Amino acid sequence: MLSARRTVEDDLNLSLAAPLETTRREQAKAERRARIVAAAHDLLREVGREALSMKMVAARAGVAVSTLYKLFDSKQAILSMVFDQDLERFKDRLTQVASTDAIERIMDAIDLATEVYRADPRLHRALLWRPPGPEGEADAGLDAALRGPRIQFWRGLVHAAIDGGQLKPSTDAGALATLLIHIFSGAIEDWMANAISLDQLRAETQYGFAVVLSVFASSAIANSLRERMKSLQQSL
Amino acid sequence: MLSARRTVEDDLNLSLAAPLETTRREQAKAERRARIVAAAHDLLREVGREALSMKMVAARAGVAVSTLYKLFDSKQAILSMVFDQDLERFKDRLTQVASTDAIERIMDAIDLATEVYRADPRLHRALLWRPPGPEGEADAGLDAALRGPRIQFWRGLVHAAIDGGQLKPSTDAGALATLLIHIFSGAIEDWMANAISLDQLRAETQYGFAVVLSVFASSAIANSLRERMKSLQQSL
DNA sequence: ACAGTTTTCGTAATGCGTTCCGAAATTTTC
DNA sequence: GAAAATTTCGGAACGCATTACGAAAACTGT
Repeated sequence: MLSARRTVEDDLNLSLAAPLETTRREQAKAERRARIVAAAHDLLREVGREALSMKMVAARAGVAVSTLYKLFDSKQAILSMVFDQDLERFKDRLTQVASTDAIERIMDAIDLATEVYRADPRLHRALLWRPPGPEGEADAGLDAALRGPRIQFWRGLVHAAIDGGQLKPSTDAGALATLLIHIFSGAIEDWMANAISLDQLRAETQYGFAVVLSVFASSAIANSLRERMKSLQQSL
Repeated sequence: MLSARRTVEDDLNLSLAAPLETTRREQAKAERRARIVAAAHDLLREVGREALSMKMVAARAGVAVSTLYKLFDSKQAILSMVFDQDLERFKDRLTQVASTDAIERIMDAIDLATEVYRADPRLHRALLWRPPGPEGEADAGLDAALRGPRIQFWRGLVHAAIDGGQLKPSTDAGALATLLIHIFSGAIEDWMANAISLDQLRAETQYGFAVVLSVFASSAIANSLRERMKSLQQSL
């Protein structure tokens, strides 16, 4: 009747597939959750976010609509799970494509991201779209789950470049990573609004990255970044 | 100082009703439109976007709900009008506060924007929120109305800095303005998600601007920008 | 003042996300 | 296997944005 409230734990268990409780009930629940997320993923690819209704997800996953709300807090919570999966796949792919040079790896990340978006525009348009944040003071755990891994990811790339000597040791990795993310997500915003194409998204982001990185780069690297900057300036 | 009584209706009439028909019918329509936009503006300040319903707007404006849809395409169209008004008021205020130095004026714009947000967080949270863009190829005229003036505005500031000699003549004003906008809107996104405070929003944006502008600045200016950059780095 | 046009009004209807509830099915416990 | 606890199911219900439609009101030209 009154089992402990633990929505946060549930979410954590799901994203990590943690083997906490292996009772039959919990296992079936996890399977349903996985089926729901998979259904949402497939349907997003097929029909996009606008056309995606909870009724459709329920039908595809083979559950009732009310079950969706028993297993997830909201439609957005399901989409966030799809996003998490997609991010993991992205990170895997990047490690396989990564250049040896740390700066090149940062640029590769841009290339890979735009490639991934191109392969499934409807899906990623849906996943990158930001739902309205809560108006109150409370910081949404939902959004934190998106922002956390992202800054972690870019900060890692920046740190690698510092350790590799391409960026000055005095570089503030956190501040730089945040700045890079802002540039990228600002450009993504324009793409999401159909203001620019994917090619423009890549060009504008690489341009911004080249500008910013050139400030923190060791002098030899800085020159090549200025070159890249000038050549990209044409594409804008 | 601002003129004594600059009401919402004045602004709307100023921007919309100039060259068109002055027949009684069109005039009444314009008045209703203005009343609707004013009602939406006030209600956004009072209750925020989440709690704002078309029924509320209609009641406050003294019209029927169906009339809202006769005079505007959608709820978002009304919000866009409120945004336009707000942007005009912002530009007016900026010209009154503006420093003589072009670079300082750019930084002043950040200060003023965050001040304006602070004065009415609910309103500007609602106005800065991006509705889901259309999935099709069509570029939304709605969003273009937002993006157009914005890039125009920043490009103007950048051009002034080039003409004033603070930025190198070789600077690509369009590319730089786009980059600055991306940095700003990327940071705004974080603020809207309650990830950072308004003070952080200002600090992060000024930091990003200082980094980027230092690349294009004449050497004397560049040094002071690096200084500002380093001091801002503490606040992050 | 009158006839014709245009606009508003009120209401019903659609589909959405979300919540609620009782009945049915399933799993756990003994 | 029976009883108890838990979960799903299916449908009703709420408020929302939006559309459709006929009736009423306001404005137009004459």
